[in-house]
Amino acid sequence: MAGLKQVQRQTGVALWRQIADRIREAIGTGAYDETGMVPPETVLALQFGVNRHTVRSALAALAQEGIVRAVQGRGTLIERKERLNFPITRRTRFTSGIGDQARETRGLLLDGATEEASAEVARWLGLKPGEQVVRLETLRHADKRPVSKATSWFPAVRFAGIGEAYRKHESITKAFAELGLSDYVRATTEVTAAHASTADLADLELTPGAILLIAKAMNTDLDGVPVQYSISRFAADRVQFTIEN
Amino acid sequence: MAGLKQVQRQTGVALWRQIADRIREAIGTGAYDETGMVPPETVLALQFGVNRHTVRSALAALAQEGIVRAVQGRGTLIERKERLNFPITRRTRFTSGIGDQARETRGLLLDGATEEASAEVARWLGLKPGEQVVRLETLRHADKRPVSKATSWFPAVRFAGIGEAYRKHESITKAFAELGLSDYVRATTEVTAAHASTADLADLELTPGAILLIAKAMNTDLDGVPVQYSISRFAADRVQFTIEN
DNA sequence: TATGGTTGTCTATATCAATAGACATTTTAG
DNA sequence: CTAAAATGTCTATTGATATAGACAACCATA
Repeated sequence: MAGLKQVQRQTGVALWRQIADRIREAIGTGAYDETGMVPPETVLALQFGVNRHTVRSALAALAQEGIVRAVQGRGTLIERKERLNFPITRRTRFTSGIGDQARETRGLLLDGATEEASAEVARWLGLKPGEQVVRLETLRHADKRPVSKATSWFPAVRFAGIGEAYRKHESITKAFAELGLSDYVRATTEVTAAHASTADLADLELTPGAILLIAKAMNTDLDGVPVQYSISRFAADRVQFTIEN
Repeated sequence: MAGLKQVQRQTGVALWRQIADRIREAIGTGAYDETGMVPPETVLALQFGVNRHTVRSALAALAQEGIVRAVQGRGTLIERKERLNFPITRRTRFTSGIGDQARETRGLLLDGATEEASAEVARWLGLKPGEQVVRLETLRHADKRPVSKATSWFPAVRFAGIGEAYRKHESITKAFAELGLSDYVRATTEVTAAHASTADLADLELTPGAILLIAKAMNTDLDGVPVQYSISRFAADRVQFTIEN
């Protein structure tokens, strides 16, 4: 067991953070479900081959995140354990995709503006660079926990009022409907992973070193005309994608 | 500019590593393509709000990875810049997916064994827990650079000799063909992201703190019978997934 | 060839990360 | 009540991380 979950030294990532990441992941995969507790500090120290104080630093970080709670004399209890599944299909929608796994979902509009399309955005939306697009920054919650942060672009000519509509309905699907688009489909999704930027860390309530799953997606209407290009960032320890073919 | 790429202190992730990660990503997205060089150390230090020596530590790490090369008096040149695209479709195959983006692809068999199916493996392959499965550990290269490491399970009754066949052909598709399975399709793919384990770091030639894109995939034959369950780990800074719907 | 811009090297100092050991405090089980 | 097991707290020491400043070495170019 000692060699299984080893950590590396002198790599710029503190041991306590590597250990915290591994324990968080183990909790997420249900490794400690039998007891509902993390193994004792001395056992973890032995497993990871580090000093008990180093393990304590890791557990303190997890306690700060609200994932575990230490009780003197008893042990360290697991408080929260969640990994949502986000299906990616031709009919991908955030609310219905996550909705059946959470009691409450919310969509917050952080920022909205009309601006000129960058080369990348123009290419995805089939516009000329410089044409007007509406950009929305949105933050989506499931059961009061932030799940993803997204930047979306829409052709301004067709969807001028989408910012206000999103603020009202807290849903892209409903905002589209209000603007006369009753249905749309997911055309392409590109998935990458990266470290979170400072702004995303704060909004998603993550700690530095945390990982994001990034989905660049393009939706079209039923005629195949692009209606939305978006870059969504998901907290990787709270979400997984499922692609059904 | 100073605020855009900020880094965070006292988080268990050394500043030099955060900066190295950001520069590596910026190189990958083509931010410095105009000059083919990274900005001067003093400029980077100003942008990130750190001392020049800290930037030097970051650049030294990237030089170690072979991504940049510093030339005294001139600047720091970008040596290598790659991000492969891996399409996920009903007909997903590694070699043909990556093949058109690399001159040479290779598949190395690291380990192979026949063993009893765990609960997870049995569930995916439609077997009873404890039934025999063949497990293969494979490492896949594109142009001499390791791209992904995969653990695959196959029903042992049907694919007893697949280890030897893979070693010969360096391709799952060809190994299947030799064992009488001429075609197969991708049924389900689950995508997550996580920090790499020590063993994966070494095999994929990554530095700790590096991120993996993880695809759990299940392939079936044309009758819908599961033939393969695999967990593939990709170096996130070298690969992106594309899902076409 | 002189100058400005760039990377390379050195010294010094303060803080964070990790180890080590000892002992206190609390809970659970016997 | 007692003992074992677990977390909490304290002191001390070492090495890694980060800052600061000064100057050397090298390159391109005017």
